[in-house]
Amino acid sequence: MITTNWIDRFEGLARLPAGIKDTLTRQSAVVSLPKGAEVFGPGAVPDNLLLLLDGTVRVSQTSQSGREIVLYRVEAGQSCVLTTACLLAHEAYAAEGRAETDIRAAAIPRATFDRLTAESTQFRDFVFAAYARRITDLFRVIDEVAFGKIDMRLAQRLLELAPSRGPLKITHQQLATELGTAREVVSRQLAEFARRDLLSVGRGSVEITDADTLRRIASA
Amino acid sequence: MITTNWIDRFEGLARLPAGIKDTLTRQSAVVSLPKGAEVFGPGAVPDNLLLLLDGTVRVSQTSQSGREIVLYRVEAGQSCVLTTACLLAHEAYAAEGRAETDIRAAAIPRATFDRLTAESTQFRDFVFAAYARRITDLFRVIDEVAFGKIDMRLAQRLLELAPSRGPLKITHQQLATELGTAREVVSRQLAEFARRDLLSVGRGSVEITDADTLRRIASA
DNA sequence: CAGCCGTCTGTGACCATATCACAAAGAGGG
DNA sequence: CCCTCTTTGTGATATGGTCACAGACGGCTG
Repeated sequence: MITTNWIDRFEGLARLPAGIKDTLTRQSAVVSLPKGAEVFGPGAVPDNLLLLLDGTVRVSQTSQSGREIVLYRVEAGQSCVLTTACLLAHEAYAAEGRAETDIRAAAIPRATFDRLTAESTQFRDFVFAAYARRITDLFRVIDEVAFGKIDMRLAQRLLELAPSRGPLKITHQQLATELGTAREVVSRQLAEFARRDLLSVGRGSVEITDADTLRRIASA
Repeated sequence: MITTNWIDRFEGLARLPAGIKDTLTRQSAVVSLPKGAEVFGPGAVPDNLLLLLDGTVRVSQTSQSGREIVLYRVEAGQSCVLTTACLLAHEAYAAEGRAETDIRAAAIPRATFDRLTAESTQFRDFVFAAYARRITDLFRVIDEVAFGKIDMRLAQRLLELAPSRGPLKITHQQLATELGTAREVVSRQLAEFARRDLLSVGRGSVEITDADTLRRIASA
């Protein structure tokens, strides 16, 4: 036990028996990818289960017509089960994962994954919990897209994405992709928010000035 | 080995070793529910994995505002993994499963499920494949809701739901729920289809008369 | 610095869908 | 046959998405 193991960063894994942790450590590799790299997708089918150590991965889907929507993000300390199982078991769907920052992840080969799910109840629980989380994420997306109002959704997303201080660096098009809507819709809604002094916009940046009101809109 | 076992109805399970099949048979119960019964949801959290032997279960989600959308159906020969994992692992989301016909299912208790995922690679694969299928279903729903045109979606759904001959018994409101849209939208679109002689409508029923054209619209 | 170019944003017109408020038309029970 | 409930039809209006551009900004290059 030399290193402060990365395993302990994962809530569901910290209490694994030492033997299992050992297997996990020895049979997995820590990989790095630069910001912007495709983690999985049409061009890169993963054959490892990825446990994200640092950074975030944005998972999105593109329609035939070329419009795109962000489905969810995988943050440090979470695993990328969905995508793995999904892409392994079925024909590749038009979902892709892209590194939103430089990332570091532990890659667990299929064989090891298999062995661990067989040997450890806790590892199994970890995996199933990860599935459950993603599935509820997808449920939420469906609810929002099908029934949510745009002003509410935009306000929500801005609050999520905004750094604790300073402006959020993002284009209207990128915000539109977040919500699966059109750029013009975002531009107009931002203009409306700006008119009400809830935020100020610049080229490629948005700065929230009245987070309270925005929060009220977001939860309406 | 007395009975022609229900296990063999499940593609992914037919080739399980005899011992595992045995466990599965002995430790599971075949349950029946009448048409319309709630299989899971706010009022009924399942603690079994259900393998559907006969009938279909419709899984839908209701928004705060009361609007509802059908997410997918579980058909005979499929399992209900999503819902189980989802509801066990997280706070109950507003998803519910309802028996669309009288149903019969094999109920596998959590403990048995756990033991089987530990002991059998094939059973694990079965479970993961079931997850993958549902997840791609959800991806599809998101794509359709976010980017699909209503005429296309309605045509698709009508073709899916229509019996091989005779009229489809369904109200406009039920069709609206299928698509997560409003009843008026369905009424108007059906009227338009009827005007083009693609189908004829009666109170509580729709009969397709030009499936070819409808198919063309559905895949546009 | 001027001019150029690619990206980003603004805008008006128009279409599709959702919402709201009712009216009217079956269907079934008393 | 009337009453009532469910289902369907319809017009007006609001919201969101599409299309076609125009203009504005930033960076680069001559």
